[in-house]
Amino acid sequence: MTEQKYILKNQESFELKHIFECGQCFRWNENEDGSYTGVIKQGVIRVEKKENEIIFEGILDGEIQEIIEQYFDLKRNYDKIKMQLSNIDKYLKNSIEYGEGIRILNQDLWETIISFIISANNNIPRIKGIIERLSRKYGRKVVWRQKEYYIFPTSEELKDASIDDFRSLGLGFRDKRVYETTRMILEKKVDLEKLHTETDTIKVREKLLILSGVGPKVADCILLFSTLKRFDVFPVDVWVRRVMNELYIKNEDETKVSKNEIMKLAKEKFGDLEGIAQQYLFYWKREA
DNA sequence: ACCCAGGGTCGTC
DNA sequence: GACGACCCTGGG
Repeated sequence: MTEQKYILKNQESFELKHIFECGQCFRWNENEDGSYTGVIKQGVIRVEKKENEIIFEGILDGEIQEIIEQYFDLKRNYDKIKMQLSNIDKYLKNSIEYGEGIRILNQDLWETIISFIISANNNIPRIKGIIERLSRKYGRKVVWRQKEYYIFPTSEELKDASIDDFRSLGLGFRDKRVYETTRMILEKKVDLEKLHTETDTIKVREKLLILSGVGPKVADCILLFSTLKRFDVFPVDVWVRRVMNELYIKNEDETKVSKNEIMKLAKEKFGDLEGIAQQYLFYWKREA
């Protein structure tokens, strides 16, 4: 691991708050000076935005520029995407203005799978706490600037953890799901390497659904927020149901709006960019 | 004190 | 296909 620094200049569509508070990640925390520090597979990174500069520094396995470009999806043209989506209607235009600096991260697939299994019927502070404790107990320790950080444990590092071990970390009823999914991945019942080479989103989704604790919503989050990076999915949770009903469906009782109806509408309206449209709408509804 | 909801999934009917 | 159960925690 080496300490490294990288500066990005004149980068459009990059706001720390928008990126880290739109619900896609759980291991980035704001510092007192407004910068953020996060733990990813390759190490620890601190990000700061100063005028037209974005400064990355940290201790990493691998070359920092390469890691940043991949993780923050820097090769993708978000201006073009936002333009296309803004033309669809005023609601989308408005929510994009609100979260104009969002980028959809390329997070480690294994970590994203376990994190979103933990997210089921849970709230964000608690999800973050569970993931932190899990990493502290089983993950690799990294010390940077006199502070300790813990990398998210690999499947190998969770090999000997029991259901009760997970329960004692506060996972609740998700203990069995994390345990079983870890086994299935270790045994390559679902081969994560192969998922990356499969082109058909429907097929990748089917494979993810085999995993314990992975239903339609969690599968879609994994497809969108991990290195699988599919935008032709539309995770429907309570917030998305709320915002879609409020803007388009206008049912008196939002709980009566079916998930299929929402997903069908999203595909019609947003097409193959529905995943990223979901993030702008989600962020706007939760923050505004 | 009490209730409710939170980026849902699973088992059962 | 619908329906309730499920750990736990923070907020009203």
